[in-house]
Amino acid sequence: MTLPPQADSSSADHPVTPAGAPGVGRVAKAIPEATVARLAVYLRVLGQLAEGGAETVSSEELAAVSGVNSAKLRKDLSHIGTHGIRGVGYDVAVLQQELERVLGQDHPQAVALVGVGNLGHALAGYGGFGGRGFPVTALFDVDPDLVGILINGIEVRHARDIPQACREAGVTIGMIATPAQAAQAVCDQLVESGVHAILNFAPAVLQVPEDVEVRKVDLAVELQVLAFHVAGRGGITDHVATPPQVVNGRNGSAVPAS
Amino acid sequence: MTLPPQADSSSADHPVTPAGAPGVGRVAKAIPEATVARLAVYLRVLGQLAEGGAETVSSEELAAVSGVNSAKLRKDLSHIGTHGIRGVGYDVAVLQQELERVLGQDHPQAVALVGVGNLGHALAGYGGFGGRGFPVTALFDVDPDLVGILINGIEVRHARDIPQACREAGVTIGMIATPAQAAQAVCDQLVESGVHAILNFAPAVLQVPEDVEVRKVDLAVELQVLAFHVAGRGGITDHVATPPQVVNGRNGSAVPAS
DNA sequence: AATTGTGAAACTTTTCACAGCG
DNA sequence: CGCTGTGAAAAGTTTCACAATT
Repeated sequence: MTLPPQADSSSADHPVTPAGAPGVGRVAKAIPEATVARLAVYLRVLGQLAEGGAETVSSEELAAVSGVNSAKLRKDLSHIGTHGIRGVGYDVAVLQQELERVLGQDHPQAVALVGVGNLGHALAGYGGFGGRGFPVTALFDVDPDLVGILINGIEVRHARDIPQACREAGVTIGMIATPAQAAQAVCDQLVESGVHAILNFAPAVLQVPEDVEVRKVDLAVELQVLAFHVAGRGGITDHVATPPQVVNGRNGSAVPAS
Repeated sequence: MTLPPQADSSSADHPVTPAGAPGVGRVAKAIPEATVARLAVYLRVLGQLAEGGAETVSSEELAAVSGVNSAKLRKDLSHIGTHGIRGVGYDVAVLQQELERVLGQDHPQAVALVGVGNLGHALAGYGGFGGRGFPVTALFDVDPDLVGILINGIEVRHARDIPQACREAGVTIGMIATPAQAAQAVCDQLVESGVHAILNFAPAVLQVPEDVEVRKVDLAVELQVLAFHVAGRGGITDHVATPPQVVNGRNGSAVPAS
């Protein structure tokens, strides 16, 4: 009965105002939230294709590799005023650039991470963040055993320095990997520091002003959703045992892990 | 041009067959995917409320603390045939139990984790997974430096043992925290082991048979979505006033840090 | 001939608003 | 009276299917 009410603008909420749009009389239609997340996937896949030497790609191909259907992909790309070539497909390099621009990835965003315990430490050490372009430039914690240590060459500072350090480093995105009960206070400090985008790993719903975007990664919820599916199938698994069906031909690959 | 096509049943895909439903006549209405994820949140919040000594809670209260609006919460609960008391609210303990049952949390699910590198190590070390009920009972990797070590008292085994070890341990949920290029092979092995639910942290789209549920957590995508908002907001914060109320959103549990 | 871009249809999810119950 | 449960409307998202374009 004492828990604070909370708001958040995570996952699928409000539509989104367009990015680059330089012109004047711009009222360009917003890009749907669901689309934005997929654009990021397309961008990653395009990178892989480019590495493989592809110069063009059809919506059919790109969609297949991205795990969506081609109509959806084309609709998604139509939101960014795309420049595919009918009868041919998309120029990989051009599309890549276009997506980077729209996603605001042409300028790297400085990221601050608060909470370098178990998970936070891993996140801090996870250099590059898959797609790169998101340098973690500031680390914070309150644990005296952690404050002062270096992770990936970055010193962990005390959380009380968040506002000052974030402003100095020009941080635009904050990640919260603290225990739940500390999350709101940390969030408030990040907001105070001028951060408008927060990725929250703590199992807590954050309350933020409406111009701050929060996304959350909630491992327990993910597992529970999976458990739901397991339970739902539980007694009914009898069908189609588990044939060694691997639909696509090529596959294999050694398995590095670290 | 050599990348395999992929399908994925992650986020919001097929509707879902009901859980506990013991009766004969099956076919009860499916619970919407979006709802399932929120039920997990409500369950966590109820736990906090129960700890705080609350015996009943209104949809308004529970919704506020969960970061959603009350109509949505009531609609969500209506899918599980709820038993609120008009004029009063919900009995906290009853609702908790009901949610646990529906989410299949009354029996804990054994979880296997493949890839105990940077991120995987943190996941393995995080005992309890927020909501608990998801014991990590098997760890795998291919790195000789990692195979054989103990994490939280569990020995890391070679990935080649996945099928055997998973069957022995009765694993029902697999987590993949390997590099992208290893993910599909690992996934295939998990599926072969009879695992029907997979949480994928690798930046790759997994191809699975349709009776396997995959959810993915993609940190790079999350950051890119946030970067999009940072880039887009700059000049255009044309919001629609500030409603006197909690907006909505979602939340979840995740991983503590220190 | 192949493939994009897109209106319109289908479907899903959210919100509204209120009847009905305790 | 206060609050739940829900039908119906609205909003958002996906899919279809085809005319337009290279």
